[in-house]
Amino acid sequence: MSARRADAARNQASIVRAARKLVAARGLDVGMDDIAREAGVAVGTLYRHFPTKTDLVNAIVADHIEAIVHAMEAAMARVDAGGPALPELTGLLEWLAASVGEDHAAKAAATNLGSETVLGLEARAMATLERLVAAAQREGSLYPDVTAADLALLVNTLPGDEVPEPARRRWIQLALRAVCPPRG
Amino acid sequence: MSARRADAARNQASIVRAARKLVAARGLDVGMDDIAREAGVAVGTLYRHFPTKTDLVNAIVADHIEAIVHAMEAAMARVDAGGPALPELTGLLEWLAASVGEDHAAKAAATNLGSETVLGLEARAMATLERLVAAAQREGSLYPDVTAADLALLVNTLPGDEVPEPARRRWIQLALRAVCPPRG
DNA sequence: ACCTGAACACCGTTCAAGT
DNA sequence: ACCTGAACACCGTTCAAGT
Repeated sequence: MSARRADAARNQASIVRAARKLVAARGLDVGMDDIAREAGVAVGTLYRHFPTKTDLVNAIVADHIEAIVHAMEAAMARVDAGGPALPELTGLLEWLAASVGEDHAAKAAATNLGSETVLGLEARAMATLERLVAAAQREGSLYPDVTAADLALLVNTLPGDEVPEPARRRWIQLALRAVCPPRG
Repeated sequence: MSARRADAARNQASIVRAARKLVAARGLDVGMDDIAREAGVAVGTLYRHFPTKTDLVNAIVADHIEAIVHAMEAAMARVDAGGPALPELTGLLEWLAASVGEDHAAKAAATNLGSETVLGLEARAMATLERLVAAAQREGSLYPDVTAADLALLVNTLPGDEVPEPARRRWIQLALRAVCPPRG
């Protein structure tokens, strides 16, 4: 298998790199021609690798979701090793907010977290989130009725760069107040 | 002044009505041709009344903001008459969530609440919100650090119909928990 | 097999011609 | 003054021709 031509592989990588860069900077409505030019290929080539713009965007968004999943699993590993869950949770939220603030694709990724798009990545994300929530609740650092779905919902509605940075910070603070009882 | 031809007035009204209907139902990316057809005019006529699609959408969004301002002022009037502020605030939030859930234009209106778009309507909105917040704080039904800007921020991030209705309800509940101390 | 780029379809916008 | 609808520009997508 994989009798794949070398130029094809190079082109695909180049396309993804170009798309990631332009989408992050200028948003999800960059022209396909622009992406092709930045990648140094013709539009037709772009469409050979990604049959539709949605496919290309999804590929990038999926990458971001994967990064999110990794961050969550790393956090969970530290908790499994005996660390406290609450700082992991707030750290995650803050990291997400920062990404979502400066990268349009990250925002799209966050918005898809709770929904049923993009393969089983979200399943993994939700599974880890559930374990994190359970751990945090054992510590008493989340209200007992707060669920993983609640956290996903909040991540979904994290404001992007349409809201100025200090307001984003404040939003997180409020979100935390909604899920964490005041320190005893 | 106002030597305005009767058909022009009729057409304008018809256009706005058509746009409101289609935008509410199908979102902000309805075609201008579709709106023109629904209004029973040619595209050129549409563009004579609204030089750009943004203008047309803004007109509708501004109407929604006006409705929001009226609801807020009515709530404030009841508080001025001696009523409690907290139920007015939560009622407002719930009403907004319902609108934003079924009307795409309402969602856009809510998203513009804190920002500096669309004339002085938002100034009025913020002024009233500030009075409401002050009243609620005198009752002790909001955390002392919660501001009108916070409430606007939350309204901005109210999830629209991309999130299913029960999740929207839950979101509001969490938002309220972020701003209201538990009942004494 | 894969790449190229001219061509098509769609939608926001314009403008010459009508009344 | 205002309306009409054919025409233009732009962008996502396709496809005949190349290698």
